[in-house]
Amino acid sequence: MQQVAERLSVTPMALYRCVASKAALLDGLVERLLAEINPPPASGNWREQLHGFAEAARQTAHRHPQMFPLLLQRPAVTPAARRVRDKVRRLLRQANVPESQVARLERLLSTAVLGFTVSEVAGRFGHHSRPVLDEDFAQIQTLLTLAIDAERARGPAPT
Amino acid sequence: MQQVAERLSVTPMALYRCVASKAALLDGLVERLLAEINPPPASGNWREQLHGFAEAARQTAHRHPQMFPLLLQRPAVTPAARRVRDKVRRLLRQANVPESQVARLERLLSTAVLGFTVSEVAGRFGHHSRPVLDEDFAQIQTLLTLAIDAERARGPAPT
DNA sequence: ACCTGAACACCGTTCAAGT
DNA sequence: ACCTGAACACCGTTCAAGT
Repeated sequence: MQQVAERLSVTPMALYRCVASKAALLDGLVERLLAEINPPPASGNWREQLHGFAEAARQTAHRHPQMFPLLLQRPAVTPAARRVRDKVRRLLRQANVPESQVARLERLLSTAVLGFTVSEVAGRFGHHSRPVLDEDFAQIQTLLTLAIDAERARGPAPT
Repeated sequence: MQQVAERLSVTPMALYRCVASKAALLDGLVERLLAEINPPPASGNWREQLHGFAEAARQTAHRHPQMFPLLLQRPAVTPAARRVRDKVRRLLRQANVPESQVARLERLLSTAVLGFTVSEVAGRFGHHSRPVLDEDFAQIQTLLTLAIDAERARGPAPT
């Protein structure tokens, strides 16, 4: 609060005209964060687009290492959060994942990606070099591809 | 600090006799947390033991929802952290995972398990029922089993 | 040796008062 | 309408002083 106020050349108390509390301000920042994860629209097939999401999430984490861990703390109920989540779900349907598994699989993907990226910016991998982490992230994406293909196999016949 | 001091019927300043700073106190708590993750020793084959680790991690998270997210913030360099990590690595070697992939695979497993469990206790899944989360966690473990088997296939011939 | 009081530099927040 | 001063209830930390 104090630092935001100073950046605006205003006393901390003046902020309460614009925002209900510190928590509300953080909620707003999380919205901005989520909006940044949305990758360049509709380039390539669903595999490439999901890859784009994963990369966009990681880059956003690196741009905002202090804020990014907040994503683990709030359910995806705000507009921006729903947009990201629903876009991933649509891609999974496009991949012929059975409807009954779409929501669960989306949670699995986002959990793995967030788990890694938050670990990275929060400090758990502090002692690992960048190339090692790049390779780790690539391997996670390979594994997630495996998970998607496993659900596709049980899904409806591809058109 | 103030709350710890009150619990000890002492002023906050007295704590600095026993601990260098608040960060050092948190480091100590993280050690205790990690010690709690160690599952009942050596029951069953490596598959069952890895399953035991995952379950123990989740139960520890549920017992200490406020502290558990700290695990994402520190590298596994302390004694207790090394113990857990090395035990998982030993199990992977037992499963014939090639030595070159043991460390990376251990990171993948712990990242997935921590990513889910921290999401759970930090609030990201706040709106989901317990059975749904149980099923999610089971599916993550199934996926991780897939990842391990994929590495085993590329490893040395089983004895 | 162990603890405390006073002090410093921070927080988020409220509310009456100012312009 | 918009901002501020004063105030309240909190933080972590240091250090000289007490026992």
